[in-house]
Amino acid sequence: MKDVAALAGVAVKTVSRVMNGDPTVAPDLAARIRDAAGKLGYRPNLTASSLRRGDRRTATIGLLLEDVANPFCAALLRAVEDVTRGRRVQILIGSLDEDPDRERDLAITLIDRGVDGLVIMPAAPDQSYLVAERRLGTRVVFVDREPRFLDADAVVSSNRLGAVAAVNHLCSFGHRRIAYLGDSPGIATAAHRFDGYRHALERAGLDTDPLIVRQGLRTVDAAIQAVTELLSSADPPTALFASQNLVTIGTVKALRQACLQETIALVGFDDFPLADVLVPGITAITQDVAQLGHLAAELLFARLDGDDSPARTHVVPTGIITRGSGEIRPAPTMAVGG
Amino acid sequence: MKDVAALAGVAVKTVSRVMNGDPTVAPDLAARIRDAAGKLGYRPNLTASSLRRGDRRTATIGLLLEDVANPFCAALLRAVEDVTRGRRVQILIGSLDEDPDRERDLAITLIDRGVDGLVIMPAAPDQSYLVAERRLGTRVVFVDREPRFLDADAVVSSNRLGAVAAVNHLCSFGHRRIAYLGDSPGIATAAHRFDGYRHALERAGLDTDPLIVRQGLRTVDAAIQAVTELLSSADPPTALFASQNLVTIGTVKALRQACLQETIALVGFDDFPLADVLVPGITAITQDVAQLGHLAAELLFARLDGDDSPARTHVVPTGIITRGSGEIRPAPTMAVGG
DNA sequence: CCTTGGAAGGACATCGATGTCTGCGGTCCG
DNA sequence: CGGACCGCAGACATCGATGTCCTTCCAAGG
Repeated sequence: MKDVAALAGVAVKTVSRVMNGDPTVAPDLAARIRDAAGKLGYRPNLTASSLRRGDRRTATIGLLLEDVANPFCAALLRAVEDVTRGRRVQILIGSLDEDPDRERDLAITLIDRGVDGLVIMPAAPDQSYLVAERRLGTRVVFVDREPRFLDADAVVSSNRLGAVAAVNHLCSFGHRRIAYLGDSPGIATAAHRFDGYRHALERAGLDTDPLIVRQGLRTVDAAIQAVTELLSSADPPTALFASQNLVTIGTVKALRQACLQETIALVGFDDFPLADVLVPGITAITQDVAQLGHLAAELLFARLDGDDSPARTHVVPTGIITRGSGEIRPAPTMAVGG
Repeated sequence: MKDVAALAGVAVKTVSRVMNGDPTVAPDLAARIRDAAGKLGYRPNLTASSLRRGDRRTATIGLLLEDVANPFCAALLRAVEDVTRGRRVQILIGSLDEDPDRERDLAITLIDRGVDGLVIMPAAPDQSYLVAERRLGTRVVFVDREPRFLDADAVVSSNRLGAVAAVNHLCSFGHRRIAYLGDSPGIATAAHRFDGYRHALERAGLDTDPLIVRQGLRTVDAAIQAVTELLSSADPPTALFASQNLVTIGTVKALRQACLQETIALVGFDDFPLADVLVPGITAITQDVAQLGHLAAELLFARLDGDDSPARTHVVPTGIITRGSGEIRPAPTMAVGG
């Protein structure tokens, strides 16, 4: 900038004025300065600028997801990006891999780097570490899962109702022995879905049988193994409720290995690509991922723009797409008539 | 920092020394300062720090991909992240959507924000706009596609050889009429794959029939339509080579709609989740995405660490997984015996 | 002709942290 | 016993840009 000023024969301040579109600079002078800047390939240093400006805005937000390679997270990232793009805001991204320490580390690191705000899919059981940060001005919005021990905005799917819908759907096709396959109940989302499962069973006058409940499934392979075990147990279920996309995929694979994909009903929570091309198609409880990401980002920007109304949790409704796997009726021979 | 210094009764410079682990500070003084910092909740301002430090290192890199929601890109992002994590470097992410202007805009924006380097899956037909930037110190590595009009490192799959392998595979099962379905030849990757397709046909003594070549397919729906048209044409192909994952998925859907999935052979370039669960399983030319991302990131860091050897293009070999769809033989009735 | 006012541009301090240089007190050696 | 040297800490300048305040200059009015 100094060089530009020298070449144009003016003071640095004047160059600064031109760069910021200050109208008090005479047009011809401004042109001369712009010319000099072009000749020297001058480019303003945003770091220095944001340091001097009081506002501390860096036009950057942080986005912490469970694993960016997971299709659900990738879609979420994309939805957030679509919002930030319009505001010329950039995204710093990080995967947490369900590691609480990593959540904390990354959140603090990003805040230290001066992000204006954070969108977090939390992995830790406790977000109180953010209390101090928020007081210092960083805005935080949670997505997919609500925060704990922190009063902040969140955008989540109607996990409980979605699970209830899944179970009701299976019940309506005559199932009375429905297994639950899901992630660790330590994850809020999984807990809500399990809660919905139990609640729906109860409303249908059925008991929750711990023998056909498998939690803590985190990978496709873990799901395959759990389902395989269930299928070969003494009193196997006639229907399966898989409460997460990777678990659903593992379940599909296990059913095929056992050639039971036309015999045992399956409803998965969260849709995935090609679910419609499989035979039978996979009936799924769908989340509006784009809406989740969109809302989370908009909410964050609203906060950054000064909205200081009380924190809220926004619930995005789930839907259901029937494709065949969820409409299989229990085999007559299975009906022992308990 | 000033406040910390005041509370500890020392000069700011001494606080700075302690924060940077300078061993020349007496241990008890250091402890007192750390204590004061803790009490005040002091957190160093990395922005100011990187401004003052000569090196201009922000420990941030930019990653520009076609679309972060695409599984290929998401996997690439994850692979890059796995490398940066070990170095405590953060990633600024952006989707280009095959828009040349957007590539340029985002690249410049990120450089202005002071990223140390960029990993780019280029969308533009010309990267010469980066010449000046590189002279100013920004390191750039390209992934998946080579840059044009810029001498820089790149990491790509063996696209041409992969396509050759796909066609050879189909030929070895007796196919002589193999359709090509792919993205716009303006995209380097697509061009190489098409080139491999033509080359392999030629080696097999076959002509490239423009009637069964469909390029410019960018979405699943476009692929579905193209395949549907091909299948109902006067002289339909007996085998299909889909040169990109979204195109492959569209092709699978179109074949199923026509109930020809057991009749027409299909080999897809780039594997995708559930390709093994479909019936028949989809035979795929596989890319080592993790390796692509890993190498690109390592290469970038090598450059940042001072490696100034001549720019190279690293080629990551492709593989093939046979699952059924690529091993279907042409229907005897189709063999007109040309 | 002097005053006044507003427009235009410059000098200086400042954001937060760190490189450089200096100064102080003490130790070690000849 | 004096000087060289070292460990330690502070004053000051600096990174690049901008907020604040001030000066200059010119035109219009009295």
